[in-house]
Amino acid sequence: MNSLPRSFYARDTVIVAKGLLGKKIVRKVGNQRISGIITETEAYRHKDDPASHAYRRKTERNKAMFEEVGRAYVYFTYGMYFCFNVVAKKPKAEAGAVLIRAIYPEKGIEVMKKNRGKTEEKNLVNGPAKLTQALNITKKQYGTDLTKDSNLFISEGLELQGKIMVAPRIGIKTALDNLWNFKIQIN
DNA sequence: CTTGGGATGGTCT
DNA sequence: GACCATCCCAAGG
Repeated sequence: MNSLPRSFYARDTVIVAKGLLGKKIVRKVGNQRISGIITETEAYRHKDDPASHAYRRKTERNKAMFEEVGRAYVYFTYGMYFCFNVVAKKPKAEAGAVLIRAIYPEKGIEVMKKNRGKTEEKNLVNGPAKLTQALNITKKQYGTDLTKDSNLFISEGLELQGKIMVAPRIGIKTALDNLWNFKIQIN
């Protein structure tokens, strides 16, 4: 399965957030292969988006959001969790990224359970920090090029069927009128 | 099923 | 020193 090209990510962050729904995340650790279909995303932009990490300025933490599209922006939060984003922005924008909030597990479900330390399938990868645990994504993956077939990349997945559900982004207090949380239902 | 509080530490002011 | 783009568990309906 081919990885998505760089040009896929060189569009407005909100468009890419919707576009990533149904795409496939592939993760290889040792000889294990884990994959899942993206089912929930959020767009975070730049100066027009007070909720974004990139709102104020480029820092050591958020610098990936200002750099090459199609790479991973991973951040550490709440003292114990990582969240996984894909850098995406139109060429004229300075910064932007799409937070991957949930996936539908496909391959390597047993490995995911082991990585999570939980076995309940319903709660395996239905949250941004849950899926990074399941896929063993940490700060080590900061800046990983997701357009190259490596240990972590994104490829074509499913044809979308059904509607994209739209909502305010989760866990933020500002810019609640930007409906930049996108979700699909699988089965 | 829903709700509330605790865990836990990097990052920014 | 406050704030988190979160998760989990225990308690209540």
